[in-house]
Amino acid sequence: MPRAVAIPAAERRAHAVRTLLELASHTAPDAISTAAIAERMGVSHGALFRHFPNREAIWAEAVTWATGELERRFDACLEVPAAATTPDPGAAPLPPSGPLQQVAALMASHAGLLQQHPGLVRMLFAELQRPATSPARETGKAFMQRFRLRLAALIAAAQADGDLEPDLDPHDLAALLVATQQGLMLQALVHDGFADLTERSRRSVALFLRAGPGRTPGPGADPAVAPGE
Amino acid sequence: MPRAVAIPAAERRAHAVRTLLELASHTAPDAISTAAIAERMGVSHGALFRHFPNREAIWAEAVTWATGELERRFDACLEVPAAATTPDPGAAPLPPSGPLQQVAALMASHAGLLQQHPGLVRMLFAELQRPATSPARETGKAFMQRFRLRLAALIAAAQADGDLEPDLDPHDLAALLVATQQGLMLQALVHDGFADLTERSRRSVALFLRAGPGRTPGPGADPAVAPGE
DNA sequence: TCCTAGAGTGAGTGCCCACTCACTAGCGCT
DNA sequence: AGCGCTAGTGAGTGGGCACTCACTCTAGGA
Repeated sequence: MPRAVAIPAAERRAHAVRTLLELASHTAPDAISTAAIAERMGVSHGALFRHFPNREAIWAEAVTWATGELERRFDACLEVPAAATTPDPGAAPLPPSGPLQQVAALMASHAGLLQQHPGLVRMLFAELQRPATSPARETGKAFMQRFRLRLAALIAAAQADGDLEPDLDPHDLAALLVATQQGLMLQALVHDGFADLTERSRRSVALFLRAGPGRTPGPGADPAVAPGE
Repeated sequence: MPRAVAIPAAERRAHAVRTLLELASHTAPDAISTAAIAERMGVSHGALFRHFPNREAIWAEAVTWATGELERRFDACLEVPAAATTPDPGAAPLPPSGPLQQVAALMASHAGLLQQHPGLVRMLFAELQRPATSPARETGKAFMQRFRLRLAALIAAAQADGDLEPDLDPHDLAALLVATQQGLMLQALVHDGFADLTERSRRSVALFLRAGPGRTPGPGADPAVAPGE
């Protein structure tokens, strides 16, 4: 093998994470060997362990990158509520602004990144379902928790605005939104159908949020007047 | 090791499947070695391969058992729609009979078995997310397909009865029910919370099926008359 | 121009894995 | 009593795995 050109450590680490995600889009994460990562990077097996103390650390860094990226996109979604700059290309256009639209934007942003990186879905599933703990699993769990809290806060705000039935527990509904999103991710893995992940996600969100009295955020929204509950 | 008493092949195979499911409730399926199964069975490693051609076959048999058991319970749910013999102890009581109640019964039955066997959840997830094909994965996929079709048929029947909005695609809604169920299963794995799987499932089904005009199949069901749609 | 620190190499090392096979124990039939 | 068939044994075998280490190369600063 020709000797690989030397590259700063930080870049090599990022390269390893990218390579892992690529491999994970076609292979079960547990079946990805450190040797396979190194080979695809065009680097010797030993070189990998100059940058990571062990295999687990590579997995942890990948999950950390992913959750960071998701959080970044979420912030972009919420901080520019009505600006014309659409930060996420996969996100649905959101002409009006409001808690319910922000929920939809968060969900779309989440689905969008995972649709772009199917390997990420496989990795998150593999880590989250692990019985023993691991740095990657804890990072993923913590992200899910924050995601749920963000959604719950927006749902509560929507209820305060009268856009959603007030008798639903915001945390319950948020947990259900997250669970459905994850179920759709599994379906995408099972049927090799990542192409319509965001579309399916959008429709499930619309179905959930039509829970409001007369509010229908879906595309075929009929502006029916809410009868007194 | 004292020599294990000889047992008919069929029983040993069932024993191996049971043992695998037990181990899977505390370990990632990929990390369960054939030697570990044999040891827990109180049998030598080699004995296992007298009954199974390879490791994959044990996994396949486990999934086949599980999907068969689920199908059996589903049949029991539907064929005795109003009889007093409750076949599934985990299933919610279903006083009235109707397509929507049958959907709820199917979902409760599904959640019930998986709550009883957390190892099964881990195995199904591990198999379904596998990129390459395998007998176990195909069996699981085929079951999911049949599950969806059953739900879709019941949903269509409910629509025909006027119990559900007629403009929803039954297959879409069925897919969403299945996805949510799977999402809840993942949540249970992540939070070690299998105790309230059926309860969470029940509530999610109630939320979905409240989609009907005036019909509320949940526990706090008000017998409001459905207005003419 | 030389030196050095940081990055890359590749041949190990030990471990665990799935799977095999020649042999053995014991049950039930004749 | 003798015998054959089914099930169990345990010491292999080969291979892949994560991880190590003494070394080599080279870019960039003094």
